[in-house]
Amino acid sequence: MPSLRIGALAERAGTNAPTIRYYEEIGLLRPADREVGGQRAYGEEDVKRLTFIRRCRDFGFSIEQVRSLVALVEDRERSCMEARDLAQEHLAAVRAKLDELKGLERSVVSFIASCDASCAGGPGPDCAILDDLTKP
Amino acid sequence: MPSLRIGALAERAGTNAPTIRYYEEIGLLRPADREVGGQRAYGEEDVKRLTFIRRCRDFGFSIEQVRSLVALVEDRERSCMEARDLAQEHLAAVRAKLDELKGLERSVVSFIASCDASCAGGPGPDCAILDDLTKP
DNA sequence: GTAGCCCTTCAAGTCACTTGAAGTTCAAGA
DNA sequence: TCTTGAACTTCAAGTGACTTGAAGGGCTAC
Repeated sequence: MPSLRIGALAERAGTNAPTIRYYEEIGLLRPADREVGGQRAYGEEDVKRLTFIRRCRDFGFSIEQVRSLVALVEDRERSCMEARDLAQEHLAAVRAKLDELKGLERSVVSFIASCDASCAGGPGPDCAILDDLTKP
Repeated sequence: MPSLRIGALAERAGTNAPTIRYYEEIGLLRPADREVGGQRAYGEEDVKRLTFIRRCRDFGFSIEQVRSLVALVEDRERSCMEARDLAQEHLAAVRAKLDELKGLERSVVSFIASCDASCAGGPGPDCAILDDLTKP
């Protein structure tokens, strides 16, 4: 059975070597087997698990949430619905962030519009917008 | 002239004391004058400046961007359009983040939908979704 | 043998603060 | 005047999720 070194695993799972060592350090990945020279050796199981972790991270799950999800995968006695619930909670957080960011977008757009309207074109010392921002 | 202490300044500007000390430490605020007992003393100028900084931060500008904006405010010889340009760049970043987050929202929604469809209701050991996430 | 890459560990840096510990100063009430 | 308690002081370390750097060891190919 061909064993992978850290760089190969990283490529297969779409991440990088330091991140893998970091995941091992924080206990998200089990400590890797070692080859004679002390280098980490991985197999297909590790590719699966790391791919899972990376996708969860891509989904925006926090490390702690990923830890829960990994536990759910490991322990199949527990309900898949637990994963769903976690995802549901996460969705609420994503949507909150989304709303916040939309508000921010509107603000910045109107900042730019005001700039265009009041300072249009010239390098003048009287910027109404910057003044506004300092008002109480 | 009544001078403010750090807590009062914090309240006036909508932030808090440790943050003000932090801003001073990183050079975003000038070192404060001190009263006899060594406590920081602030005036109206400081309220304006900190308010400006806080609003920029609320707008999602990074500390380094705020540093540039502060410099623009201090040096009125330079164009207000520079501030506009900075804001424009920032808007692009906000929109990129927004798109990313929208994609994420869609993914999580469909994750949940699949969960509902394939594992509906039961605490079973066969979760198609979790399986999917581990595929290469 | 030697070049060049990949690997190892450990430590520190990133961002924008927040939290905690231990001590000092100030304003107000008894 | 004394005391209480809030607000202040400094310095250090913690947060999240890595990234970057230093200093060295191992593997493969020529």
